[in-house]
Amino acid sequence: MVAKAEAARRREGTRSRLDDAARAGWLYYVAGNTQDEIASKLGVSRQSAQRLVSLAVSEKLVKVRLDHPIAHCMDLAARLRETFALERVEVVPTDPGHPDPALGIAEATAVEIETVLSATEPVTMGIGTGRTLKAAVDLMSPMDCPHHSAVSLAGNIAPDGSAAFYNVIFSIADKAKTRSFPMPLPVIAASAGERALLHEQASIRKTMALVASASISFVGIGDLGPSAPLKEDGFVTAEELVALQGAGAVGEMLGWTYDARGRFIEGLTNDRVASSPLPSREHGLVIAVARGANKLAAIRPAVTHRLVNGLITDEATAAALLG
Amino acid sequence: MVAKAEAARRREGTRSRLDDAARAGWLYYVAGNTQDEIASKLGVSRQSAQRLVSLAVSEKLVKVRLDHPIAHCMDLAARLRETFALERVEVVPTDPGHPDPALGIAEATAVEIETVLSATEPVTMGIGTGRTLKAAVDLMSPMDCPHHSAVSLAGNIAPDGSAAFYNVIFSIADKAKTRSFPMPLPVIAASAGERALLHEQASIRKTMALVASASISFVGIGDLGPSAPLKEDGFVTAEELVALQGAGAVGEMLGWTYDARGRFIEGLTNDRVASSPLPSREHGLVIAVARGANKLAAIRPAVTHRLVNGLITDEATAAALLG
DNA sequence: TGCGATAGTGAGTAATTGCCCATGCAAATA
DNA sequence: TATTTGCATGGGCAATTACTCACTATCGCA
Repeated sequence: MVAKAEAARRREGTRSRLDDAARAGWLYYVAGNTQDEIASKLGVSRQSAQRLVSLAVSEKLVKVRLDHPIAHCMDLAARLRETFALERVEVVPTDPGHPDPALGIAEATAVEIETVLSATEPVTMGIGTGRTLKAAVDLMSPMDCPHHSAVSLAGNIAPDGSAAFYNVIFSIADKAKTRSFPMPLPVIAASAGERALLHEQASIRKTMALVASASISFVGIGDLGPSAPLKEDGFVTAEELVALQGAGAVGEMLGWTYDARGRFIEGLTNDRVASSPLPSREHGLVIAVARGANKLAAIRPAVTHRLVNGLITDEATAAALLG
Repeated sequence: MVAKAEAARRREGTRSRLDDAARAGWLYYVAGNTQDEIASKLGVSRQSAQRLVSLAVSEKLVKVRLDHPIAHCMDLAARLRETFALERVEVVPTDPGHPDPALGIAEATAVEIETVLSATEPVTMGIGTGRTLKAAVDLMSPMDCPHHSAVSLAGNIAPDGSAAFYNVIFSIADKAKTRSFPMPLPVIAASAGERALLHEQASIRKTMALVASASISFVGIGDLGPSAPLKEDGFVTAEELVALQGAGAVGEMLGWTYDARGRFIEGLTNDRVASSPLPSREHGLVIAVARGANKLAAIRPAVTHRLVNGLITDEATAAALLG
């Protein structure tokens, strides 16, 4: 029903509406018209013009990009690179008190991914999961990259059996038309035995091998505080979370939990995590994408103990990591 | 001196100012703050915040990108308008390999005509002939415009004496209920003398006068290649076509043939063309409607030599005209 | 030291934009 | 066929933004 309405809309309604939105957005942002002018040029009321412009924005048709190395951010990035011997660091400005936890770093990550995919030589790129990466991919411009491969680093099956929403591999395949290699596994298996069984499947083994060859990977970092994404998304229970915290876990990447010294927690959920291991930091770039005070404890061990060798974060987080 | 000022600026002044501009631009466009919020976050007055944002724009620190096929069309249109000093340009997306030579531009022309006719003030609109215009009028929504006048720019008598099929004046009168002024003449008279005789008729003189007062006109463009519409429709013979080509003719509007420099071919068929001259580009809009590789040679002189001051075409043709 | 030019500032004001609401239209539903 | 639901529209108004003007500080230069 919804689909039918959707289809009908696509056939005529929304199609031309999005067209108009793009027109309006172009006239507004590129040509610098006022909404009044747009209204008369498009033959609609001023209010409609305003709606079209804001539609173009909300549909992500218009993308603003800021090309200026802000000195302070550059400085922080250089010091992070130096201090933690990271290969690649990107620091974006902070907007204090803004609600969106991915603000800025999503845009920066989108640029980063686009840069990777704009290579002519085939690239294998590992992709984790999570809200931040999802937001980043949503911000990418459509591309046509059938020569590149994107491989999922984590399972994409939610606890209820559906494809997990924040799994990003499908989004990126759709946006950039890369070859895509999902990981048809739960993030955390029911038991260690089940995980072993799953990992024996030929297709999974192939995907895992591909991960090992990835030259660049992007991973989110999850905190293990009271609203840990791992719990929010139902991958671990409240009890398991408490147990993890008790064992010293402070953060998680791809489901793998680690403590303040960057050591993976032995036993508990890590025995059942079905994700690929973190890709090699020797042979490729592994870039963590995270910001925010609540993730600080999780980010710190990741960079201090070389769980990753790249970082995209914001000013405030960068300063906290250094201070 | 410039270098010195530059150096001084880099040392303190503008350097940090551009930094601030970038920050302000970021907060404004990426984080979506109001300038008030930016002002307080940066600790400057609201006016200064506004200046920083506008500086970021004028310094091209912020770049907008529009991910929609329409954006490219708008871009091409703006460049055509600029390059050829045209008043009105519409560029529609190209569907590569689609057979219909009027695809897209017919729809766009229909919209254009409807817009003209939706005026409450009486308008006199000139209309040429041709498949493209015919297709455009067929796509119009029925209207009721007895206060507007449509006047044919070209004869509507086919060589066999019937009303020429691609004459559009009747279609538009029927569709929009405008007053209509056909041109009961052959497109090309049998001789220069016959043409002179025909043009002496009172009714024809009136119609011609009306043409001269048209504030907007739509004309098709015909190529003079092997399947020139002028030949296909039997207005010129194969021999005449060869002669025209020999004289350098590359295109035709309303039957008037012209060469690559936009000069009307002297002698030959132009001595007998019974159509009205092209309406004045000084006093009104004359919009050519054409697309396609085979018409490129005919379109180019029309726009470069101001035979028309408006153009409706498609992406591929627009790009070819510019490139 | 003083002069002129340049750039930045704040205030006030005009222009533009964003948002809410009542209305109307059309598709879906009973 | 009548009703409901969802969505686009246009008007009006408040918020936001852009612009102008007069003033000040700074800098280069004589």
